[in-house]
Amino acid sequence: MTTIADVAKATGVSKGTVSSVFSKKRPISKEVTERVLEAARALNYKPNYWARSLANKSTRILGLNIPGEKFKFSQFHLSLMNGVLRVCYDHGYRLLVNTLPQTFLDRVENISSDPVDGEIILDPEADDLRIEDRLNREVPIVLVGRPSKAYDNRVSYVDNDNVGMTGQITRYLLELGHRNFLFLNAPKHRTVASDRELGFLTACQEFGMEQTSHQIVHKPDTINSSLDFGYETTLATLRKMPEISAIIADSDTMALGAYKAAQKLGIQIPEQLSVFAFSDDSVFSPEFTPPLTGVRLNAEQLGIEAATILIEQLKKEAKTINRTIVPTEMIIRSSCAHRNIEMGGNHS
Amino acid sequence: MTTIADVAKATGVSKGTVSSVFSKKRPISKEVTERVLEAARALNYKPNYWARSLANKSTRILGLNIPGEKFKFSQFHLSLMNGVLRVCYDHGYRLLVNTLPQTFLDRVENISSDPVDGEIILDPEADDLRIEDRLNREVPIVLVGRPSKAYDNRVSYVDNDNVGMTGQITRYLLELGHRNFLFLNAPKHRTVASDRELGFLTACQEFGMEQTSHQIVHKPDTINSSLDFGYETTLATLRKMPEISAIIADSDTMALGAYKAAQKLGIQIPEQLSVFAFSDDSVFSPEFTPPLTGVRLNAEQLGIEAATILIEQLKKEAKTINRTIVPTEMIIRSSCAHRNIEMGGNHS
DNA sequence: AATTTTAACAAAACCGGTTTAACGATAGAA
DNA sequence: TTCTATCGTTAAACCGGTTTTGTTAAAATT
Repeated sequence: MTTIADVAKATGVSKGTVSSVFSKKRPISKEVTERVLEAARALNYKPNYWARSLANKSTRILGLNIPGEKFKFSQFHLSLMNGVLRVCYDHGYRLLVNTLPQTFLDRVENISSDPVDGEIILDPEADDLRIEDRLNREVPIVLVGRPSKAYDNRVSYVDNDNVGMTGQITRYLLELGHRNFLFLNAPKHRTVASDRELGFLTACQEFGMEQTSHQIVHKPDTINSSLDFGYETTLATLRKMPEISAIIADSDTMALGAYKAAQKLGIQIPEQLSVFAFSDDSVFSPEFTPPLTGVRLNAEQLGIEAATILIEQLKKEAKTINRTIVPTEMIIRSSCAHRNIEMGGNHS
Repeated sequence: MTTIADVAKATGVSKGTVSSVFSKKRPISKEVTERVLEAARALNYKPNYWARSLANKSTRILGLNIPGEKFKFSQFHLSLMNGVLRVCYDHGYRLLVNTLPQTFLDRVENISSDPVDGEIILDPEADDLRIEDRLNREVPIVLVGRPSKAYDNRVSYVDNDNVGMTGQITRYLLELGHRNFLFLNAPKHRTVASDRELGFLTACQEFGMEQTSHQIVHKPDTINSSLDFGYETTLATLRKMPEISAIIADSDTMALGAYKAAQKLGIQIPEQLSVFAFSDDSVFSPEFTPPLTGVRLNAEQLGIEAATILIEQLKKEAKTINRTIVPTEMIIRSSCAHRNIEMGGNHS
């Protein structure tokens, strides 16, 4: 491998001079610059990224940190990443995707600082160890999603208005006449789960005119497949509580599970059962009959905002705390309908 | 920031000893190991990734290289990346996504080696500069897609059988009675474009029984949006050649453009126009009425194979050339139908 | 003309790790 | 008892860049 020393020797100048030619941080005469670049080209020399990072204490790499075992990117994550990548592209940053399991990272021989200038942290949890760790090591971070109250004023984050949005869709379902809900929620420790739960419960309470009843089930960490979770839970719950006439699902994958369960039970959507999902456009759409009603989370915008804030934070020394809310829109297709009084809920 | 020297001083041992404790590359007594780890914990020390990479000449990072300006990941890329990430996860590699524009990379102050141990190169072109560059610098690479003949025996790659697959779907359409095609193909310089074109033409020729006619249009580099390209091209072509009864689209996005054009022209799919797409499950599915017939490329499997081959290549010194073909499956939904002899093609 | 400033570069120290060579202590072999 | 291995450790060299400091010649100032 060609090093800076080789180029220096070939050109008859010092290492420092070659360095300056490439980094452009110090003026070098036109004549020498030419000769150095010439020699570099001839030797096929390119500065070593890591040596440079070590000396510069900067990598110009952003990290995208996603927790969870055997993780798979969803459509939501894809859009989000597209947003992040666009900002990276504009600002000359590379993106490092880190999905390594904690069991791996905790082994002594793998312990190390992260090779990034800052990190975007996805799906924060109530007691998220990642946050404390980055705060300790003074690694700039931006969360996508709300942190726990303890960190509310210590880290920047980008989020949807989960409480308000869930309230809105709950009212929509209430106005359609639904009173008995199954809420397929995100894993319990995720902050998004409690926000949505809060929005849901508040709307139910405020609506007040009649008693509503509901079953909120959190996806357990032990289950990897949202589809299976949606299917199993819907199946079991509808059998136990046939009065349920509407399902709110955390993701389109879960909703798909609910669809399959309904089919298995011989229940018609939306005539007998309304299904709603927190989701961007679905990957599974060919499988959805009827088309799924849901809410657009604008994942790409979340990614754009997060990356922009992070890069902004890297530029200036002063660490300001930034909170950005990205708006959402309800997308009404045809999986939700008025509760059918006749047969309403009495599937069996 | 705490360095190895701080820990060494605190523990009263040498830097080398601390290094050995963390790298586990040399035996250190249990007693000293304990003391070092204790001090490291107290000082919140973690080995510096860059320094380590520099000394080790290895980063344990794989690169994912995607060309194109203002690039956006498609569903295909998402699935592929999920495959790659799974292998990374299993082998302790991080993934660096590089979509930086060449104009940025070419500026003197940004020239540098890539911070990866090896790279997965997407969407290779006939005369792909990336390949020569990596070969020169001896960076291990695996392509997803076929390289040009010149590199056929010099680089490993993973690909679908584009020629055979396109032949198959062309025969499918021919047997449905279609004779006049519009082929919305990938950009001309991409090798995948010529493979699919070859498969298409060969099938047409072999079928032989009647004359077929077709219009093959390559997506120009100047257009970013596949949707716009599909729309505009379909619109213009169908107006010019109303005898066309089937469209083969390079991606679901292009197919969506074709759908919109058909709608605009008042042409029914599939009664008057069949549409076929090289595509995984679509993101746009809610927009597809009727559901799109296409071919599953198994992008995730492509990713898994590519990453596996690359990591295998990193392990051993001997550089064997590996070629892997990932099978495809036709997914018949309802956007293709028998050519309607009555009105066949005569839209106007 | 003498002095200060500036430009352009060289030499050496440095970034934070790893690795090699050398060494003392202990253990086993001759 | 002496010789040789082995183990655990240290000191110094090294990875490939950047940066600080120092030097010299030319330009600018007084």
